[in-house]
Amino acid sequence: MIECGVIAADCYTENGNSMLRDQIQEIISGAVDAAKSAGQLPNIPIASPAIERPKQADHGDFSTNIALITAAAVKKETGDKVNPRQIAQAIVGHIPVDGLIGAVELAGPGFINIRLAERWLQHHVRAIIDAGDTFGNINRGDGARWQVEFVSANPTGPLHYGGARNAVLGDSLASVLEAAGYDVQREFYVNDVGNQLDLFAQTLYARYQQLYGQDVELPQDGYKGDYMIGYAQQIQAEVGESLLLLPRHTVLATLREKGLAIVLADLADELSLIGIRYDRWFSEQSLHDEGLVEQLLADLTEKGDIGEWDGARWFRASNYPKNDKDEVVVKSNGMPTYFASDIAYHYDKFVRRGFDRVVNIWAVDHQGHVPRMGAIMAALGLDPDRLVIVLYNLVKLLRDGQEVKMSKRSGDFLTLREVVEDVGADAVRFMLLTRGPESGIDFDLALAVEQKNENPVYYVQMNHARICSILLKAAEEGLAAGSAAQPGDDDALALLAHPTEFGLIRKILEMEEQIDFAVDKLSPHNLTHYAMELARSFSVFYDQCHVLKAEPDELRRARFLLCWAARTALARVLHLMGMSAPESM
RNA sequence: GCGCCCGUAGCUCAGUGGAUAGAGCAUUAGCUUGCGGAGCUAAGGGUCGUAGGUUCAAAUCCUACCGGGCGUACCA
Repeated sequence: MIECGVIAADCYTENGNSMLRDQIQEIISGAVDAAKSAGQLPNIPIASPAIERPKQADHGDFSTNIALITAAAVKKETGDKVNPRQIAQAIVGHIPVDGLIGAVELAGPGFINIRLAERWLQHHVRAIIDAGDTFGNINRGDGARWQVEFVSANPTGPLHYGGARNAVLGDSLASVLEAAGYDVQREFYVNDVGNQLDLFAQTLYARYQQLYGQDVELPQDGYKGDYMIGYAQQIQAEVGESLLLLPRHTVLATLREKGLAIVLADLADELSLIGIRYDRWFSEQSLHDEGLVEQLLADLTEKGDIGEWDGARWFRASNYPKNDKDEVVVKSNGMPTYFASDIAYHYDKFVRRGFDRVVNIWAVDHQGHVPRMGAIMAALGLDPDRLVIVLYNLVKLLRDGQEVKMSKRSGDFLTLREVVEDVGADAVRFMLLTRGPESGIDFDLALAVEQKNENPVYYVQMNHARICSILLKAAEEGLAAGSAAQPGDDDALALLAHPTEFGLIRKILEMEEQIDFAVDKLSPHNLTHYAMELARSFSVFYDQCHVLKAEPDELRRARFLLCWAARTALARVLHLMGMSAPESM
């Protein structure tokens, strides 16, 4: 569902530190080279090894299958059968145990397990605190300019709950990309062209007339939701009855414009309820107004990509890979299609604005449009890989176990605003973010309200608040200096020794890998699981290790710093997911 | 028909070709007179839809089938 070849070309941060996992990888590579030089390994090319996080704690912090891969490569190259454990032994002998690495073990069929040095873990608490709200950032993107276009719902009414999933996905993905070093722009494409908006204006007109007691019916297929009455009232408040006497076409033009402004304000307001704001709202109409659509159609016609038959103008998409049919760009009635705008829109994104990559978040019912987007890219002479479509599955609304079809036109739909009012913004975001995009969601509002206190987001936030409470109390009682480095801190941190203390530090250190993983998948849903694990790691530590009453003073200081680090990490992951990190609740 | 996606614990879902498949909720049994119990510990619960194949190694990759969702417009 995601066509994308994102490659971590460069994971180094400005100060020269790379991701922990990459540091391990470099050490392994170094050991392999050394083993080759010493004649202990045959000098054949070896695919880059996987550096993994073992599922079981007693397998260490990292493990690598390089010996298993190498054995297979040797067999393929020379026909000789080699014992992977022998190869592993040769490599292990060249892995330096100092600084970062505390222990190296050979295990199972030939895995090499690596344990981080306790001393390194203890002292890394300081680095976590100092990173603050940039903790976990990686430099994978190296400043590449990416755009995430999401929601882009028809501007004809409030956002329904399915659109909320799009919003949460897009916004959190954008945040994660920023954390991974990309320069990200959030964009909402406003479809202010076409007959949906005409119908919207006509409905608005009818509602407006009804406010003055006129017996007018809504247009057929018009927008039947009550919210249209509210919009009409806003118009009424602004212009009074002045529109009643004007000719119909004038009124419709006015209502189109004023109605659009009202809807966009409504959408922006609604999205702000879950903490989302856009860098740009891009008007489809503007592409027509400035003649870009027309110009590109002319260019593509000259190039032979557009032809005319059956009374319409067609884009020869079938000339491009993965496309088996052509697409209409200008209908036989002379009206350009949405697809024609898309050509201009993507030209604007890539050629004019120069985004290195654009990610569009689409509901899965638009999947049929994916191939032709590739054809647009190719026709414009652009690398299709620069456009990535993330498809997410639909949210099915249930009432009393029965499916309710959501439709703006029928007026029977649950809005984001309603859900946020009943369930809460953070809980809504968490719920929508927990699952992968390809997973379908059945949503029952009554059930969600009933279960809102069981939402794991409160567990995460409660642990954040709990830490804040400890830190506050420590300050009040004068038990610890602030988070700034103190002379004795190094010795103090070296006192951290309890398994739950190390467990917490280790869990916090996974942050950068979680961010990297979310970028790999172009989906941040792993962060919800990570946030729960992080909260649990703290909770377990809290249960086992007293902070304020810890003796001696140095240990209390060390645990105070560890709490600060945990708070830093919890706040960071909550913010990446677009949720609040409350100091009390 | 063809194309894409999904099928994992009672329910909702994670799971990067690796070692003993996990979490939340629910259930059961303990703990808690300690910095926030919205907590902690433990237990039960699985033919990873089915059948083949590739591999030293498959929930993961390939093929077929079964079941479900979506798509297949001069709509967006």
